[in-house]
Amino acid sequence: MKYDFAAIEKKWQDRWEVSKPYAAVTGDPRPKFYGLIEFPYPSGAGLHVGHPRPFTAMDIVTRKKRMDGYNVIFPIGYDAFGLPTENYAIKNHIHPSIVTRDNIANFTRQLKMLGYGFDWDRCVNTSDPNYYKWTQWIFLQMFKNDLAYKATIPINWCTSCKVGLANEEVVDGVCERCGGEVIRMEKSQWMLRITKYADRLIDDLDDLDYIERVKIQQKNWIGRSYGVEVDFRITTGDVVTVFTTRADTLFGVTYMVISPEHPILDKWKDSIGNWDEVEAYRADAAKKSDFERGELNKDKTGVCLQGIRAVNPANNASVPVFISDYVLMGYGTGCVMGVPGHDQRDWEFAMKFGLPIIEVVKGGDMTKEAFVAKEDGIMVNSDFLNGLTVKEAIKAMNDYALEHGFGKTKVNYKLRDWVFSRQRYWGEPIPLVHCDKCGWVAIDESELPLVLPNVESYEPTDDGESPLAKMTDWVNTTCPKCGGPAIRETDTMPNWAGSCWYYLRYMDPNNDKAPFSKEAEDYWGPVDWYNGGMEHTTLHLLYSRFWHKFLYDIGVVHTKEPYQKRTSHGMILGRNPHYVGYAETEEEKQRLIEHYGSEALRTSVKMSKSLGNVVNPDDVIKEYGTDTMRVYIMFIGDFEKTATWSDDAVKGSKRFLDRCWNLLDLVTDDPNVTAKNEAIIHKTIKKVGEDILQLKMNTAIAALMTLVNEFYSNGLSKGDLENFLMLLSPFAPHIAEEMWEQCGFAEKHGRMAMQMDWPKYDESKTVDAVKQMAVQVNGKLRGTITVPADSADDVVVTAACAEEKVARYLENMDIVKTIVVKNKLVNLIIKPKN
RNA sequence: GCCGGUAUGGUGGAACAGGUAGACACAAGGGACUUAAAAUCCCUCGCCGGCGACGGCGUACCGGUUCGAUUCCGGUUACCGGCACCA
Repeated sequence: MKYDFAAIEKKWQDRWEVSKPYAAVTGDPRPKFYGLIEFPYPSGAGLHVGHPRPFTAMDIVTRKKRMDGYNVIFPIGYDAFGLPTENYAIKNHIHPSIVTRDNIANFTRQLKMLGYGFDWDRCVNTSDPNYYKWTQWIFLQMFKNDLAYKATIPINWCTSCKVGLANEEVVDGVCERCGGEVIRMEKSQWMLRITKYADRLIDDLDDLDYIERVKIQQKNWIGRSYGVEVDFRITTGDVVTVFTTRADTLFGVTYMVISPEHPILDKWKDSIGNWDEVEAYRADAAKKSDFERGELNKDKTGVCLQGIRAVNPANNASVPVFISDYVLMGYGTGCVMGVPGHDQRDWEFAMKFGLPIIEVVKGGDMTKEAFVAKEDGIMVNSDFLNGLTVKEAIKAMNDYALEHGFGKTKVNYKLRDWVFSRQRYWGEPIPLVHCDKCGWVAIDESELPLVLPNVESYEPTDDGESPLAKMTDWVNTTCPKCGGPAIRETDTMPNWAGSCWYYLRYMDPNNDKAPFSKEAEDYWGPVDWYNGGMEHTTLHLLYSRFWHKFLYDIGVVHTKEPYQKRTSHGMILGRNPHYVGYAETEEEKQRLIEHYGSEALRTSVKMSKSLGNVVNPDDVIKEYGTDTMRVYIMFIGDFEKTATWSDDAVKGSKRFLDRCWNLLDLVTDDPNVTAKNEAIIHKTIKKVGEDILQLKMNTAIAALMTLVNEFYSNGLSKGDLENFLMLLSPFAPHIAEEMWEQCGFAEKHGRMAMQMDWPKYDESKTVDAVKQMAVQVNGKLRGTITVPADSADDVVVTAACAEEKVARYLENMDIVKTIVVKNKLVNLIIKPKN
């Protein structure tokens, strides 16, 4: 009988739909395991082949965990608020909620077709009022705990989406979503004080099992640095504070620079001799975006403030004061001390403006570049610091500054507070009202959810107001505090809001009294293993850790961290149609290189509609079946690395499943494991089990292929096949259950293969009785010998010397040394006889 | 520039507490079965030399440690990812 994957897959999916073998039971006495994958954004394009990679991997892990006796929760949901849906809705004049509903239906169909062991009864949708009621509730708790505040700040404004963006959403100076131009714009925005958690977000990483690059990237993004704030007296009588991590270089200060945005400049207007020049520079700087400033960093610009001097508190030297846009208002104090001898930026600035350069750490050539000294550099020209190492000098100067009252230690972060408002329609309404008398007031919790009203038009407005602002009867309300007239906040939350806590909602998804019950959270929390994309490291992953920590602080969750373990998958790329290697002629090659540049040199690129290299999982499943899709996407390569989709290679996975299926014609009725296959079966049980938990699915599948190949050469019994099917089941559950049933194992055990205990292996049976050992002579392989396992060294050496191919090299030679590596190799070191 | 990562056959990739490099696949070639094709099954498949048994060379490049290095150490190059005037 032929392997009819379409019929088999439909049959089992229909059964599972009814019998729900993946239902997670809160409170079950078995140990729990919470496996999580990042829930998808239900785009109109449907599932992409990129999705099944992490989904299948975690599906396999959770299936293995079930077979290991765990009570598993493996949930799924939809992160359904967001701009693409809104843009699509605007273009096609369909309400975003309808678009979302349809897209979710399509995603659900596709995900079910892939046979994942999701507990569908726990499915969540962030745009459902029953869900975002609690997103709003958490926001209100933050507001009440002073973690949400409104501030007028220059924000990143995407001119195309007409929406403000968080720093994390601006990539290379353009909008992460649409690639549109991002400009700076002053706007009043809701902000969340993530910076208050900066230290904990770094320090608590130590106890987590995250892959190292995720930890490093988060630490770098938060960017903690320890330093000192040093007060400089100004001739105007003011004191200006600078931040430095290198207090040791204070004697090398030859000037000071203030950011052009610094408000103190206005105060000095009358004292500055060249105000016109200063004003012009400031106006110029204001026009540039942060990105443009960064791009132009080659050439330092600035203006010296005439009539103003600063006094270095370490040595009372008077130094000039400049403004320059290389100093950012958003970091530190907005002022820096210039130490051109030991900071490259300062050096370039000093060269440009002819400022003196003082060497305070020995060893560099200040005429060529700044000498950025290491911790063990030796101080010179620095009074009481002379002779100390940089490390010692930093400490000494810190103490000195503290003692003399001109400095105090300070920790700074690159992390900024999170811009939390969006001027768009399709997001959670912010549940606050503004009253002229009472200011910003939270709406009563009994009013939640504050439902997104229907509007005539959800088009973004050019003036930067949310479409909700036009809904006057919704906007105008009464103040919950004083009962007077008030207006609602019309900005909505960013699309990241709903995903900050969705893993908690899965624990108790239908609760209408609370975001989730205490019992459910106590039982299921924290997530044991969370897999997701690297691109979310400084976005979703950081944001949700922040929210979780807040929920911990207010006693809503019992763990400090949401996710115990974090892994990350590589992207699936497509064939690059413009690769030069595909060109037939020289001219064609030239054309490709001219046209596409370095892109033409890559064999694979991100899949995109315009390149026509997008692979739709639907098509693959239709042609080869779900199990083949699952096996291939796991076999494609190292899980953490990018991989290129290959239509040819898919066939190999299909061929493997065909070979599995055809074992049915080969299998004998013997219910026992055969002697011939015993060792390889035990080895494979061990290998596959270990590989799954390390996400080495490619080698696990290779081991299964090897086992099947062995079955073909050795023959196999029902006992052999029974073991094999349990191992195959996490990878290809449909074919495994069908074969399981056809062989009568379902009847025999009264259970499906996926419900069996993971087979046990006997370590003693995974080792072979005889070993093939390599024989080297002077480190070169000369032959192999077969000896009983664990043979004594002298036995091995005797056998090695007797081996014909080896013996040839030993004539007229003395063996001066032998090295034996048990069961692996023997190396004979020889030299000519005297 | 800074911080991570990667480099192995025609291709995807295995192996590394240092111990027979190329598992498992894909592609290619040859054969069997077939009227034929598909499917299936069997064989070959790193490079160079040799009819051959064999020999030499091979894990980006240069060097080191070692009986032995794809694996460890130092240096170089290329590519990928992140950050980037963060004081």
